[in-house]
Amino acid sequence: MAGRPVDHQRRAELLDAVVDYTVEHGFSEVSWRPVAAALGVSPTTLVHHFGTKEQMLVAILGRLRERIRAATSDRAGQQPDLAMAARAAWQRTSDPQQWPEFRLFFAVYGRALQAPQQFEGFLDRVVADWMSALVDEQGPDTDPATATRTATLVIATIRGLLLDLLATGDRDRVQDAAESFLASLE
Amino acid sequence: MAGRPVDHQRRAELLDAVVDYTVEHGFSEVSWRPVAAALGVSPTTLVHHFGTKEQMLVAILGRLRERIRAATSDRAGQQPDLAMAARAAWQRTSDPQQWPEFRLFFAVYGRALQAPQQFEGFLDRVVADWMSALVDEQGPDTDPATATRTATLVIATIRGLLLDLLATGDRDRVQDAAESFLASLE
DNA sequence: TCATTTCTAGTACGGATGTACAAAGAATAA
DNA sequence: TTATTCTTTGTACATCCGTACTAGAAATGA
Repeated sequence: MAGRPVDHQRRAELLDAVVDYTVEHGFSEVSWRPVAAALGVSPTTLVHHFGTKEQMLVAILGRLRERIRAATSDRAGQQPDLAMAARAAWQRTSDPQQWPEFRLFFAVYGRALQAPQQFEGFLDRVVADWMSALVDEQGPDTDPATATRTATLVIATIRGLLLDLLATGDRDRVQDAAESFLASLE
Repeated sequence: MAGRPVDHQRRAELLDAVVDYTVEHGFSEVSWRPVAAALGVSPTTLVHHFGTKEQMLVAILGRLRERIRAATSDRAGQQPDLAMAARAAWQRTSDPQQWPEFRLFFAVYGRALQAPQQFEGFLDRVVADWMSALVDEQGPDTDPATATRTATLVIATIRGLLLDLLATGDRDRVQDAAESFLASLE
């Protein structure tokens, strides 16, 4: 038994580059040849590492999820209370440097809504990921029903405001509304 | 000077059928041949009425906008106050019968965020359409800055909750959060 | 009637797409 | 070394795409 070992790191490098391309050019523009050309490799190389195109798209989603989580999760993993956590989350999501990634996020979100079977895991996690963290952040003293209600509202409001921000670019107006909402949590 | 007159009604019929197809099969699945086959016409017929594919997509967006507006706008065109207007808007948007249309709406929204030049008019209007109506609804007595802030928050929250609802289908949880938000407006 | 314009359909062409296949180079274990 | 497996590349094929072109049918005004 022998043979060249599988190069997992190579796949990770390629995937990161592919996600960069997708963030820049759009989710609907992903196809073997243009991506491969941008990366300086042959299309066959991508096929070898990712299998089918659909599997590659799923891999992109997974990596995107990690990136967004890394960019928006709490540094130490915990905040004193929900209001602070929500404020920290908004502060990070409203950073223009993250906008390209969020544009891709919403592009995938919209597409997943019209092709649920293709991106099943995405829709399952898109709310649940944040929900559990935000519920925990409210502590064991908070009524579970209230905690869930508040967490749902925080997720929805932040995402709705982000949608507005990405579409209009009107930072002043959206930030003003965000401040109003965050203040209501305290 | 003579000739067969242009049949605008025919174009409107086709457009409605095309929007039906798009709502059902997804925005990214729109191409001449499958759509034409589903409508029982030749692809050339669609090309004749809509010009290029991009022009057809723009036409779809316009018709979708009319549909959503017709389904969610106030019956008599006015409500006593913002809280009632927001409640009425949420009641109509959370109706499962409208979900397919909203799925398409968010699919286009996400795509427009990654191809702004292609759907320029969409992003310009996607917030402004509701904004003016919601500001007006607060009456002339309300401070303009406050009215804008509140309107921004109403739009963002309703859309964020709708995103959650479409992704998870968890009506109870989302409705509970919506009630909480709507109550805070009174 | 006849000329003119629209509507519909058929055909064809260049290009892009996903993917299968074969071949060559590189890295491991025996 | 040899055998084996992974990596990369080039080629090829069937399919789909948008769209241009042609031609006939239908509907109008002169």
